[in-house]
Amino acid sequence: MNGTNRLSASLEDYLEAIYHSRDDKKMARSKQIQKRLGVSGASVTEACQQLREKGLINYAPYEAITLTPDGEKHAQDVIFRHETLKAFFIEVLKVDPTTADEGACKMEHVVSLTIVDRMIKYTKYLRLEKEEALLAGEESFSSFLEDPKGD
Amino acid sequence: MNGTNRLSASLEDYLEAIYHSRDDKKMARSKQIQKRLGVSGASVTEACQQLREKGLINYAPYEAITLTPDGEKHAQDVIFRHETLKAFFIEVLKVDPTTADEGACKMEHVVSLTIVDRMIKYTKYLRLEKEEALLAGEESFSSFLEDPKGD
DNA sequence: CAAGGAAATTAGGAACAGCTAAGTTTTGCC
DNA sequence: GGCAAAACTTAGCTGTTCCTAATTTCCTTG
Repeated sequence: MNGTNRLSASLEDYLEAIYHSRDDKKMARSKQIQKRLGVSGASVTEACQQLREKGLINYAPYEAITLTPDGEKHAQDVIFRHETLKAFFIEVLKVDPTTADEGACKMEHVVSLTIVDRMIKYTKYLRLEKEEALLAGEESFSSFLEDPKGD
Repeated sequence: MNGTNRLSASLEDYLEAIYHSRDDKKMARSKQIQKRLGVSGASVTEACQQLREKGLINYAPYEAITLTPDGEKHAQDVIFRHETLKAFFIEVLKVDPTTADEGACKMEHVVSLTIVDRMIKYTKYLRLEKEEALLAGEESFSSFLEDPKGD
């Protein structure tokens, strides 16, 4: 029945939080999600009910939460977008890790596949160039921040 | 009273639509905004009431809509973010204009100042490098899409 | 094993953002 | 000038996402 539905930004955040809050038995507790997202317990309950309805988590009142195979897949997808954005911001745009992570958190919900794909390719490309530059003994590679025009 | 409030993504979209829908007398009509955003007339009315309360537009029932100085400033700010993102996606990531514009539409509401700033600097830097490469008669500059590693 | 506290849920409410349907105002044309 | 169509607003509803307060369940520990 489910699977055709696109998740809201909010539900993606919950799914991501569940993924990261799991213990060694792959189980997550409401309290952890609550703390991680900075929301009330009532909000966590509500979100879990929705995620369960969509078949993404196993959830029963007062019990631990686990991801279904579908849920795991979706969570990894969101996290992949997050990591791609973050790496791009840090490695290409030279943004500090905290700002990069905050930016990735917001953009991961709206960025398109095409753009994610290009960011991956670009990041890879830059890593390669950097490596080559190092081997060639070059200095101050990719110094776009210094802005030679002064503008 | 107002001015401290941050606008929602939705209200930013309306403000942007108003800006772009204005005629030669700097006036916009509800119908135009409705068409541009693909929403109902009722939604436009509601959004306009909110924007008026925030002091961003001049609005009275059945009359044309104009931007206040504050509204104009905010609209230009959103549009600036949009244009920066779009140019970056096209010029740096080599995304096609349509996808770039769609991506910018969504991200403009969540992108941080720092990231916008770095994108501007990076785009400028690339333009400069490209120019230099042209003068030097180089070919296939910035060919990251070809993926020499084949992945 | 019972009590107390922690964890979680339910109930009820607010803000936001959209819709349809019905009513009002404006306009444009005969 | 008047009337119909278009533009616009109002009223009322839906769905999301969050909250606080009150209650229920679970678990720990004496």
